Amino acid sequence: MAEHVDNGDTRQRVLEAAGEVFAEKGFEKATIREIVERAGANLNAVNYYFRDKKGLYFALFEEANERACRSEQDAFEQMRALPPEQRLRAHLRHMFRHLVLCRRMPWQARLMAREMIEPTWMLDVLVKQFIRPRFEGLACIVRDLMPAGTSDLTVRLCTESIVAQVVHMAHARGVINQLVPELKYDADGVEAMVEHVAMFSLAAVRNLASEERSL
Amino acid sequence: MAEHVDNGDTRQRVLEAAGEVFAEKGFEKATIREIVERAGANLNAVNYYFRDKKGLYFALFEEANERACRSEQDAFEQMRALPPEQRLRAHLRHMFRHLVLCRRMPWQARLMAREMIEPTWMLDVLVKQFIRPRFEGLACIVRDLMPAGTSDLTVRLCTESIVAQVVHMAHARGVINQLVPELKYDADGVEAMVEHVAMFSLAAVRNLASEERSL
DNA sequence: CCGGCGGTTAAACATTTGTTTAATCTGCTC
DNA sequence: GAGCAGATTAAACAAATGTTTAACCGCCGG
Repeated sequence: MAEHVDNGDTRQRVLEAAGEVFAEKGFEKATIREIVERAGANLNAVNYYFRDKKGLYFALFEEANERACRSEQDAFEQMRALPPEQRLRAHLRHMFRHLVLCRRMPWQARLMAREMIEPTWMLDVLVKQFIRPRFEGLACIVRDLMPAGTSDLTVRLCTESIVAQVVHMAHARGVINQLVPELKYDADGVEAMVEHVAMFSLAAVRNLASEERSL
Repeated sequence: MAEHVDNGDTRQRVLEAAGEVFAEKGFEKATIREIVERAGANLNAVNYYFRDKKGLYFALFEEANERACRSEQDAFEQMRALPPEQRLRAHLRHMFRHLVLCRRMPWQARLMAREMIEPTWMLDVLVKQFIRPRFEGLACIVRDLMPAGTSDLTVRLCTESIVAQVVHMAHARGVINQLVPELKYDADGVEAMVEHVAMFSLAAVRNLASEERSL
């Protein structure tokens, strides 16, 4: 009687609202009621379209994963021919832009951060589907940057060190703003982050062998 | 009538049980009922001694913060005389042990991680009281490791890169377990983390200048 | 002895929240 | 227009959980 919007896109609206709310509140604290309210839908919409709260969460990840994969497809194509140093920079730039700027889906990054702090049952599928492919891609670049005989474990550890810098700088914004106030979280700031992490990490992986020797 | 323990240490028992439960479940998912059950206390104990659940949480934080500060006092005293390389290692070891092992309070890391995503009024005091002092201490070591003329901004960025590795490895355990399964989260694993981060970061800060030149 | 007082217990309360059920509406087909 | 299927709404339900209230117990000073 009241409104009965019926634009036929209720499912999609719920999905988008869920993205925002889950990112802001986390899985536990996010409530179905707030999601459907933001979506302008009825309380039952979630259970109707996604069976239950978990189903909604899962559907959200699937959709985000699809979209991210498409957006990366061509970005990675262009990198393939570059020398590893440039490829590392391009990779870093892509990650930082996606995590720091990206007004399109600001909730994706936060969702991941959340899963790391408070892992839900989703973490396994998240790693398998989303994180590992990107990790392996970066690991290939790192391997190309290091001496021929470098062990696989060392390569993966170094890759993790690089990922760590990106993830931390992107999501510890509140702290870094106070500790390194010169670092702004805008387009120029992202470029500065890329430069720093690239230089720091290149210096590290290139000279790690000699560091080991001098032990 | 049933038991009426009345050992007079109910408050302390609740505090310790709360540490365990908060660490295992996180703030939201931890329930007062489970805490008091483990403590062998009554449901009302939390509200009686700490006003409410938040009060208990913050009391726990204050107590842990005090304890951590005391435990660092002498640890840092011993480092002062060491050469910067050894001091970095000692610092890293201290951080990793505190974040990864240390059954007492792994929940501190969680509180911080949460504050970074969802800053509340706690973040400012947390940075001022807890994070910044440690950051500055590490920055001093980094400065000693780098060439004389290195800019302050560069030193702080490098410090942040080191912090990033520690924080990330400590709190993305669920992901790293799958990406670098060789890295165990026990005493030996911590030693391996210290070694890797030390080598990676030493190679980085020592050779950053030459990396800049070769740009 | 006893009256209060801090600590403890037990029960009730209020609220939130995910889920289910049934009613209502819309658009389409026959 | 009748009817049906899917979509949407509204209301009820059940469980969990933080909080509050009141009763209970042991002790100690008067």
